[in-house]
Amino acid sequence: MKTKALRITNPRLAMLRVLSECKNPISAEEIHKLAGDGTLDLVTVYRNLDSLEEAGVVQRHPIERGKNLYALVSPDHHHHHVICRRCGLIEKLPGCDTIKLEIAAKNQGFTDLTHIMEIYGICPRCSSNPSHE
Amino acid sequence: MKTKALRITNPRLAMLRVLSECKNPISAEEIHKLAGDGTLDLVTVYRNLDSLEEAGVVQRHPIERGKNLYALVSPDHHHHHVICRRCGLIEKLPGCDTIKLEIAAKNQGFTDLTHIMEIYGICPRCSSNPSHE
DNA sequence: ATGAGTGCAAATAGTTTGCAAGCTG
DNA sequence: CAGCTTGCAAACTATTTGCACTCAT
Repeated sequence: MKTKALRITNPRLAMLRVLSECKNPISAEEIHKLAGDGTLDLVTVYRNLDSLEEAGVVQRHPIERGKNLYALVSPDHHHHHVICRRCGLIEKLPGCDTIKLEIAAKNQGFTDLTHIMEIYGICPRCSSNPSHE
Repeated sequence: MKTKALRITNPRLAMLRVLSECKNPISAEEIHKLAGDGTLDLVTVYRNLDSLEEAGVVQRHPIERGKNLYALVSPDHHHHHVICRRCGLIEKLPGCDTIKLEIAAKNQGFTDLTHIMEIYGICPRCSSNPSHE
């Protein structure tokens, strides 16, 4: 799992444990809270999220302005999510369609392609419940 | 252009002018700088980006951690971009493939769908130039 | 032993909120 | 005139940086 010259350390193991236990993307803050045996620093979480993202182990999901969630890259199949604009509910979507666009990007000479993508909407519960929080 | 009960004010006109002159997405800060005849406040830019995004006039493009760029929604065709991870170069990509995913989301009961998506890579110039800044 | 990784403290960057005053419809 | 908008000041949140120390290799 750590094939990219990344050292195996307690903070990293803790983070990966937390990430592997969450089926939905979570924030750095949450990782810190959950993995935190008290000694793990939030700064370390951020730094490791960087390295792990670069190593292709985690995937970043930008949500609302200035926030990001992280999740392990699904070993089997890459996917994305729908996020409810009102209540924040996150659901998985099957597969990913971006191949065409990546090919277009490759044709423009870009290499080493990755992408981020999120779909937003109003979830069933929220749309049936007119309370506009 | 402002069909959604949004008032026509100088700040908004200035912002729309700037946005319409930029073919690539730009940041709130840049809009502020460019539209700023000195009186326009950055806060107003943010507030109007919110209203305009909600009104469907502008589109938000989340890039690196915690940053967002904005662009007018192309009246003709919706599209996305490739962004060079190294130098930040942004290029347009033709069209958008997300329909399948949006259908999947709709099937899960979500309504009012929108999405964000960006592709990252290394641009031709950067990959031929090994200086790893 | 040596440098990647960590914790702590402090700094940034981007964005949001409260409130009184201004301007649009 | 009423209420959407704005400016200003200040608060926040998420993230980054510097530095000395530690631990994996």
